Amino acid sequence: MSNSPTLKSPFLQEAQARGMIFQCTDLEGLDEVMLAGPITAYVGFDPTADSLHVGNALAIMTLRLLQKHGHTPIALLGGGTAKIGDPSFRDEARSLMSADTIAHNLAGIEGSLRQFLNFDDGKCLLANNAEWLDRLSYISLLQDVGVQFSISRMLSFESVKQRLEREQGLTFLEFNYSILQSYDFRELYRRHGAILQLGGSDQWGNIVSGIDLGRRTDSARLFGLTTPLVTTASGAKMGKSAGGATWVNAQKLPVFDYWQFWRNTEDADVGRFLKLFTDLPVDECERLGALEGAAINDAKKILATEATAICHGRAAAEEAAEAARTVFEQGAGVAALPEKMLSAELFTQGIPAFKLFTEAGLAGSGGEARRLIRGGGARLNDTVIHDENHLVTQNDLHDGTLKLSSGKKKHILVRLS
RNA sequence: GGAGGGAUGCCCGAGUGGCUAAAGGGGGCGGACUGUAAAUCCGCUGGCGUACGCCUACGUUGGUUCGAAUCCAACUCCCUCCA
Repeated sequence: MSNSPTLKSPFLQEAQARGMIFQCTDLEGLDEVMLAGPITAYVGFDPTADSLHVGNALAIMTLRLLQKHGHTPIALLGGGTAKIGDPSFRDEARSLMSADTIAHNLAGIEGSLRQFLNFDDGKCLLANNAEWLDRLSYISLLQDVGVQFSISRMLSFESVKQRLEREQGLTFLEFNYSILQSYDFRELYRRHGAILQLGGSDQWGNIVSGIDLGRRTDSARLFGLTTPLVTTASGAKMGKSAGGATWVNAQKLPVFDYWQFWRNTEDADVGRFLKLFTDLPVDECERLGALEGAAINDAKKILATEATAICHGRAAAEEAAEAARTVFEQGAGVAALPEKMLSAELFTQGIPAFKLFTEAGLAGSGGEARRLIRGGGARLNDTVIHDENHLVTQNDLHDGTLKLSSGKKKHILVRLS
């Protein structure tokens, strides 16, 4: 990253103060344009799953920040590009998704976006590139866009170079992804006057290609801004929560677990994450992040509640915070833990403990549940279970519920139906 | 189209006839220590079963053999070089 110039536009000032800016094609130029008036900017989301996850959170936060400063963000769904698959920095081609899967994922991701962004009154636009990409005809695309791309240039991009160097092969299909993303940028420029594309640092090559295309065919002055790849202080890619990806969809990951994900942030990341993933003022984030020792736990709770509120709403976030407080700070609390309904019939004869853990979703298989119990990590109503075949009956219910724990952090309340 | 190389468990990667559910590492999960952190240390890590056990697994399908991830054949896919 170049030495940061003094920025004047409020959006860029804040984005920079929050550590959201990794690279920009022309930071001073963009600053001038954004100072002159509201602009339209976009970020693309490929429907590779039916929900967004924390890995996408930073992109969403940039859209929110745009909205906050009066600019118009566009969330672009990659319904068309999903049929190709972005090869950037990937080792292998993704297997192609069926039309049904794509449609399903698009709906899920749209839902995810609505959790974070206000789409009322055109404050944020939603587009789907299938709308224009599906209609393209090959010859005219080649004539229109193909002539503007240089193969040697495309090959020189780090994102594809790596793939080729690893001798993984790159099909012509995937190779075209970049061209279609470029086409998107120009299309959004034409339709909505979008002049800025934001994205993760892995998108740099694709973004720059789009800017070139717009300049060559439309004499457009377009900009690109990338966000840093967020890793934890100990170097791991951020995003894993108990048992998998940290989904934004409450059906896929309970709010309690989403809150826990943030609560378990490493000390060294607290300040940085507060700035990136909450709306708290920058100096407040820095103050909280500077706390040391056990005191920083308070900052982590604030981070968790604030970040969760942005995703799931303030009330749900407070509820998760309260549930965590009773569970972790008062010991046995049976507060608003994630619940699981199980048939009462399972308990009439008594159900072996390992089976119950599997049914409740705390273990992926019987064997896994057995191992959990053998390892001493399984608890029933806060009592460690040692016998994997221990029969659990209705007598183990308290107030109609039964608390199961896997390790110290994963808890589930079982209710009978 | 031709020549050569490759395909092993979630991932990487050993293994070239029995001792292989398959070394080692990563990741994941549990435990200890802590502050619901990091680092470190320990254990576990195909499925099903109360269990002696059964089933599935080394690209696919056949074959050789008492016995194959390991040998043979065909096929599929990938990579490299040539056309």
